Amino acid sequence: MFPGTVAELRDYFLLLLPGIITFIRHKKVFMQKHQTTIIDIARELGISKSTVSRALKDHPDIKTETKEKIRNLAMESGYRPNMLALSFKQNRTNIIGILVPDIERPFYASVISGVQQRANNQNFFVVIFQSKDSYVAELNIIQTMLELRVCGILICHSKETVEFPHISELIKKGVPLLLLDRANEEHEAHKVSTDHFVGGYMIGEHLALQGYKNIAIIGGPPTLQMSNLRVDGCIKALKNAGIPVKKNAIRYCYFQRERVLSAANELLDSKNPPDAFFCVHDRAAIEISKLLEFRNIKVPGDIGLAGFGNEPMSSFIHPSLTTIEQHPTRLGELAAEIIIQEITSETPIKLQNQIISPQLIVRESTVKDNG
Amino acid sequence: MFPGTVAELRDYFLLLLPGIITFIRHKKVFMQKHQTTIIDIARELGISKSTVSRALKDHPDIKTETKEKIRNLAMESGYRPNMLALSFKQNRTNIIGILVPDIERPFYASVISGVQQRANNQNFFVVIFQSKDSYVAELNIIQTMLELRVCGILICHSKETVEFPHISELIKKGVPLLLLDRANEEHEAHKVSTDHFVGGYMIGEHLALQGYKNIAIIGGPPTLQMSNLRVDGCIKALKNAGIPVKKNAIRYCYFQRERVLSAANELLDSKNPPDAFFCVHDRAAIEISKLLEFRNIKVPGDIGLAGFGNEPMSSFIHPSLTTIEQHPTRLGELAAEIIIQEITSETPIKLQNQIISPQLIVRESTVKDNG
DNA sequence: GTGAAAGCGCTAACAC
DNA sequence: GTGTTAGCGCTTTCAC
Repeated sequence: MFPGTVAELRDYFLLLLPGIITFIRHKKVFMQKHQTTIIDIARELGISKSTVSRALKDHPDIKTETKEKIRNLAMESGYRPNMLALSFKQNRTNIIGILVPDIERPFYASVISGVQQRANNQNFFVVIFQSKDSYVAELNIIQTMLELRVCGILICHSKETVEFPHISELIKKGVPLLLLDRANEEHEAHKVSTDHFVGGYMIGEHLALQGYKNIAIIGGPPTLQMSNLRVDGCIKALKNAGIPVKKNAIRYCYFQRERVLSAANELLDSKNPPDAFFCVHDRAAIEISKLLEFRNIKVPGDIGLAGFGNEPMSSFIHPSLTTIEQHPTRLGELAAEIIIQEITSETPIKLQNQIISPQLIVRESTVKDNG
Repeated sequence: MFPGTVAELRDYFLLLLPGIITFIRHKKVFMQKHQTTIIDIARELGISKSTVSRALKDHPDIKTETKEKIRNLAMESGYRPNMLALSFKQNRTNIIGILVPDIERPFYASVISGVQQRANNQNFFVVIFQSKDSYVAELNIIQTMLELRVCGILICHSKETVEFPHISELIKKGVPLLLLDRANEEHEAHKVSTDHFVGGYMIGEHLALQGYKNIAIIGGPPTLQMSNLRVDGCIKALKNAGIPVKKNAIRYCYFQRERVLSAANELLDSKNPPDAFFCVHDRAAIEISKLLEFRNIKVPGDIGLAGFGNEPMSSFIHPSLTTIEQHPTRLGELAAEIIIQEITSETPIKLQNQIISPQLIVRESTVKDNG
C-alpha cells in the first residue's frame, strides 16, 4: 500500500511531483496565513454562512446572542471582509480614481493630498492618473478607470481638452463624477473650484490701488475657462477703477515658457510698455521675474508683477511675488467629501457646485511704497 | 385581469412600487450597458466559456480557426475582461500600493509621477498613501494595503520609523516589496535609492575646492540612515581634502524649521563661526538662506551654502542654491519596473539594490570667485 | 430566526 | 481540441 523499495519511492515521488510543484507555485504568490473568512466562522460555530454574513452587518433578523457569539469570534480570529469578493459581487470597488494633468505641479499634488487624506479616513482608496495635458490620454484614462470599476471619478481636464464627449458619456452612465477646477459650465456633474474670477478681480483691484495704470495680462490658453475667468476678473476690477485694458495688452501664452517670454519682451519693447504684469499663473510670473532681472528692470520700482496660485516658490523669489492662494488641499478634501457622499448615498444627492474663495497674498512684487 | 378603474390602477401601482424602487436603485448605481462577458461570446458562438477563455489567452490547445472566430467576436462586441472577477479569482489585484511620507513634497511627487507613468504603461494601477511621517500611520497603511490585496508595495519610510517589524512581516508573507530611498540596510527586499553618500561627498569635495575651511553640517534625524549617509559622505570628502569637521559643527535638526534656525544662529554666534553650511535638505538650506539675508550676511561672500535635493525652489532663491539632483522621476520609474518584474515573473527575481548616481548642481551660493 | 442555494466572471483540473 | 464542473467569498432570495 505504501511504497517499499527505493525505486518505488522514487516513482511515487515523481508521480506526486506535478502536484507538489503546482502547490508550491500557488503558495509562492501569497504565503500569508489563511485569512479568516465568513465560512470559517460559520464552520467553527456550527451555523450557516448566511447567518454570519447577516450578523456581521447587524441584520435585525438575527438573535442578539447569536450576533454576540459571531462578532466575538470574528474579533478573535481577526476576521476582515475580503474586499475583492465584495467588489466582485457588487461589480464596484471602493476605489476613487483621480485624473490630473501632472502630479508634479504643486497645485495638483496638494489637491491629491487632500483627496487622499479624506478618502482614507472613510475607507476609500485613491488611484491616480496623469494626462500630462494630453486630450487623448484623458480619453484613454477614463476608459481605464471604468475597466477598473472605480466607484467615483474626479477629473481635472488637460489644457488640451476643449470637447467633452467623455464627460457626457460618464454622466449618461451615471458614474459618480466630480469636475475639479477646470470644469466646463454646461456639464451636470458635481464641481469644486477656486473662484477664478474673484481671484483675478482681487489682483486687478490691488494693482489699481497700488497706482498701476497700464497693466498687461499674460493668459493661458484662450480655450481654458479657468484662465479666462482670471483674466476677466482682473479686467473687471480695473474697469471699475477706471483703468482701461487694451486688447493688445492681453496675451494668451498657453502656459508655455517661450510664449510668455516673447510676449513679455514684445510688450516691454513696445512704444507704451506696461507698468505691471498680471500672469494668470505663478510659473509665468516667475519666468517674467527672471526676465526683468536679466533686463535690469526693477520690481516693483519700474514695474509691478503679480501671479496666481501661490506656488511655494512664489514667496522665495526676489522680489517675493504677490499672488492668489487657492487652498488646493481644502479643494481636494471637499471634492473627496462630495464624491463619497454621492457614492454612499442611496439616492443621488443634489448637484454640488462648490466655489472656494481665493485669498490675496500681497508681497513685495507689487508694493511700491515700501519705506 | 388588467386593472380597470382608477382606484384599481392605483392599487396595482402601489403593489408594484417596492419592486420598481428596488429596480431603479439597482440601475442607478451603474447604468452602463451590459459589458460583454466570456459567457456572452460562448453563447453567441454555441461553444463553452472555457474554450473562449482559453482562446483569448492563446492557449495552444485551441484550433486556430476557433480562436479566430472568438477573437473576432470579442473585438466586435467590445469584450474587455472583468478585472474584478480576475482579481477575485486570483485573490490579487493589479494594483501597486505606494506609501510616502507626504505627496506634497516635490521629491515624492516626482517619484510618484515616475511610478505612475511606468505602471500605467504596463496595465498596473497605483494607489497612493501618505504617512505624514507618522510611524503608526505607516503600520496601519500597510495593513490596509494588504486588505486591498495590492500585488506589490513600494515604501518610503516615515522619518519616525526606526523599527521595521512591518517590513519583516511583509517579507515573510512574500509580498513583492520595494524600499524606496530610505531603506534600512538589513532587509531582504528590492531597493532603489539615491547614492546619498556620494551626493554628500560631492558637496564636500566642491566646498573644499571652493576654499571653504570651516564647514557646519545641518543633518536630519540622527536615526535616519539616508540623512546620515549624506553627512558622512561630506565628512569623508572634507577629510580627504585635509579639512577636519568638528563634532560640534554637526547638528541634527530633524528636518524641523525651528531647530534648523536655532542651530544656525548658535553656530553663527559662536567664537569660531563656520564659513559654509551644508544642509542635507534643500528646505533647511532655504531657511538658512533667509536667515542669512535677515542677518545681513552675504552669500557666498561671507559664507557658503549648499543643500541637497534640487527642489524646484532652489534655483529661484537668491542667491541660487548649490545642491544635489536626485533624479526622483527616474527613481520612481525604476522602482515601478522592478516591482512589476517581480510581480509578473513566475519565480522570484534576483534581489535588486539599485543606487542612482546623484548629480552636483553648482549655483551661486557656493561660488566665491564670480567675476 | 436560520439555513440552503444560486450566482457574480473567470480559471483550471479533469473528462472525453 | 473542446466541454464539464467546481470553486474563489460574499450577498440575497426563498424556503422553512
